[in-house]
Amino acid sequence: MSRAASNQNNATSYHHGNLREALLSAAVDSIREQGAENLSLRALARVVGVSQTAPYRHFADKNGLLVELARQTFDELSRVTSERIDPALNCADNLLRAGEAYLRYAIANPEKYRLIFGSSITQREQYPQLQTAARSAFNVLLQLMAEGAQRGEFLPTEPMLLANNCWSSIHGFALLTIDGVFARKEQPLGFDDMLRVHLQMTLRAIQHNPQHIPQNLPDAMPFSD
Amino acid sequence: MSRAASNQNNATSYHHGNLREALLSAAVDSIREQGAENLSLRALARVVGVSQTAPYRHFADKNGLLVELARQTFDELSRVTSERIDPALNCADNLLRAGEAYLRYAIANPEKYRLIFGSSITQREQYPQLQTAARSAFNVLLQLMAEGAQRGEFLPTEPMLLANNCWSSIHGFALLTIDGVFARKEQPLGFDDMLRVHLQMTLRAIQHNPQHIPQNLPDAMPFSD
DNA sequence: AGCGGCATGTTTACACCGAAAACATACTAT
DNA sequence: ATAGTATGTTTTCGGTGTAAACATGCCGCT
Repeated sequence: MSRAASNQNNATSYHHGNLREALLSAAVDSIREQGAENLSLRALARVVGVSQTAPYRHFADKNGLLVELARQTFDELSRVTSERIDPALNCADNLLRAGEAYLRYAIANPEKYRLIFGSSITQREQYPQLQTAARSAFNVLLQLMAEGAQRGEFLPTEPMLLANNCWSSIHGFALLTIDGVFARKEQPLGFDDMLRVHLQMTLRAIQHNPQHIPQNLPDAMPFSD
Repeated sequence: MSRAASNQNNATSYHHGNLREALLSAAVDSIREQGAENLSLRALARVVGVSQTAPYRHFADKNGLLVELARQTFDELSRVTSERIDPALNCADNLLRAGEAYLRYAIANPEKYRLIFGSSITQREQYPQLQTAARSAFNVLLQLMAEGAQRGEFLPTEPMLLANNCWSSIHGFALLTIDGVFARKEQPLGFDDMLRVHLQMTLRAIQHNPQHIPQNLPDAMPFSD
């Protein structure tokens, strides 16, 4: 390990040694507390104990730092979902498992999730590594759809169409949850059950023969007319 | 009509006469071009031809202006969806019709749609009129779910659970489309067909007996293994 | 060992922003 | 006519992104 890389911000040294990583770490904390919209490079520099323009030695601009965070987030999403896919199980179960992992990651890291989809990052198309990471995360789902269609578990059509539908449903649920739109006290189920019901409905949308209704499904309230 | 309200920004007059409306209109243009993140009250004031602090006579702060725009957007969403609901039709068809109207509005007004869900607006819970407008839009869907469940078209459960699922699916599709995540050239269908397929799958998720597969559904590609 | 280049950090500067405070204007009701 | 108030302006403050010029010290080459 080089001397520079191991330098833990020795206050007496001119060079920080870990500035890039320190900035990324401080940025995660910042967006977790105040959102990506309110990220300030100068504030980050202050936290890390460095001059206000030092970050520009490691990132072209503020957007560049956000892009790097987004790339990491896509990679983490790829990991948590693909980890839950077990070739020994059928595709329906794998979708439920990976979907739950995706949702739990998104809800546990709301600001990072919003970062990769919201409009905080401008000109995302100009960052090929970001595109690649996003593509990679989507491929986990696409692969599963292709296999499910081939095995007759899912509707016999283009895997892309199945994936679009599943992703939309899960992505929408993640964002509505993160945004606090599901008024918590009016929900007939606790959040864990609600999440599982949603995934089972999402599965029904693309199943070839959705013969049974979801588990955990409460009856309608008796006076709901 | 009052004299003041009809004053069309007479350049010689001290008072603008229509400043509030002029600012809202300029704001719509601005967020359509640069996104809500980059909205600048000072720039708005310049466009309208007024001093940089004049907007503060009509909005408590920048957030207040965004809240008003968001409220209008929720109202427009309520209108375009409820307009397409016809009591003479069954609930499944009404869901497809209202869903399509919702998606077309969102996609035609991407920045306004992002505004009402993204994190551009802070402390939304502190604006009761915004909450009311959002609630109102959601009720269009909730009402439809309740009727569909009662008539046996949809799964016999809490309308709230059905609504959560539908909304997630449609909301997610809207955002992924707006964000340009559906790589256009890799899609097996044109956008209109893709939209309709998605809505039919969304319907399947909550239908009691989804006996037939969606229309417009292309076969899987022959060599897709 | 010494030295030169280059990555890294600092200082300074500029233009922009949101917003508070004090002031100016002119419409409206009495 | 005039007082009160809604509306607009001027001034000012602290904050921001980022460009340019400068300082430091690590690393590889001789």
